[in-house]
This record gives sequence, structure tokens and C-alpha cells, in this order.
Amino acid sequence: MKKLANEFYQRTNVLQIARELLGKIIVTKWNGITTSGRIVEVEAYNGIVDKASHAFGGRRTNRNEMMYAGAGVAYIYLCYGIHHLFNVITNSTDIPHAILIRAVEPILGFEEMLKRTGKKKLDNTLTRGPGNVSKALGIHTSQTGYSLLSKELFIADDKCKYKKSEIASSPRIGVDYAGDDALLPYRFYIKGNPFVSGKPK
DNA sequence: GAGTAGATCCTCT
DNA sequence: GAGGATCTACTCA
Repeated sequence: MKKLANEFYQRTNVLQIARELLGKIIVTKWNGITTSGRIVEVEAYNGIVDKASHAFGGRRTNRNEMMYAGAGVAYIYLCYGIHHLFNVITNSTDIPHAILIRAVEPILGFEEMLKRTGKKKLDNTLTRGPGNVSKALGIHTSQTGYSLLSKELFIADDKCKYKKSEIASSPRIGVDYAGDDALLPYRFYIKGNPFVSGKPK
């Protein structure tokens, strides 16, 4: 298993990076406790021209400052006052491309994830949906700006590759306010995977 | 099984 | 002061 290098994140095509993140493994090691999961669903946010992005029109605030920090950084943000959403920043400094991790398939640390989410048994709701992913992996807004090349938080490649025919795309979820951009097929997921949010098909 | 409303709090205007 | 890159539970059929 190999940690993804910064070159992976520095590329300019956020859609391609988003597709390639499918099947990769996200790992956290807080306080020596390891939890990890395979990424099965992502959404791309295409910088300042994307109405659904926090950085639309070049908006820059304290909250989204990390989106401009450059490739290979985590942007974590609180939504609806409850849910922590985990994003990967790509491209380069001052270009706020982001990829939202919407769902992972648990690999390591089931017990810890159950404890964090307050669930009693392992089922496919554990890491389904961005809010649950962050909860299960112990991701918190205080970790925004964290480097994805660090020891505690990184994304790894175990050579597992999904075939093109196993990857599907669709419009993004929960961005109806974004007008025409809400219809862009920037969401990518593994067909038939039980951890993918939305209706199974 | 499907559809709907409520939770809940930080951030920007 | 309003609204948001969501989830869950509860209703009704």
C-alpha cells in the first residue's frame, strides 16, 4: 500500500482526480488508533466557476481559506451545524479545486467507528453519506488544513482499480440552489456498492 | 417502503 | 438574521 504523493493532487483536471480517487484508501491515525476505508463515492467542485462551490466567483473567507492553500490539503467544514464534511484540495495554490468524499467502505477499525458514530452493529449506514464518513473516521473541523501527506491523515493506493464499467456518474447531491451547475455530472461512484448514498440501482 | 419534517449551529451578509 | 455540499426518525400506506 502506497501513500499518494503530492503530484497526484497537483494535476489540473479535478474531474479526473475525482474518478481516480475511487478505490483509494483513506486512513486516519488519531492518538494511535487507525481507521481506514475505501473511497466509493466522491463529488468534484470545480473552483471559482462552480456555483455549488464555496469558492464560487473567487469568494475567499476564513472558512474556505484552505481551499486556496494548494494541493494535498484537507478542507473540513461544518454543514447544517451537525455534519463535518471532508474535502481534498487539488490543483495548486490560489486555485480552489476540491473533491468531497461522500462515502467509503470500512476496512480497518470497525469498533472504533461504531463507538464514534454511536451505532451498535456494523451495517452499510456506518460510512454512507459525507456526515457519517467524517464521524466514523474521527474527522473534525479542527483538522481543516491538515496535510494529506502527514502520518495521521493520508490517502493510499493498494493497486485496487475499478473498471470503467463499474464507475457511474450523476448530478451532485444537495446542491439544488446552484442553478444550472447543480445538473453537472460531477458525482462519481461505484455501481452497486451498498455504501453509496442515494437509491441503490 | 416511501415521503416529509425536524434537528442544530457556524458562517457570511 | 438567514441559510446551508445532511441525516434520521417518524408518519402513512
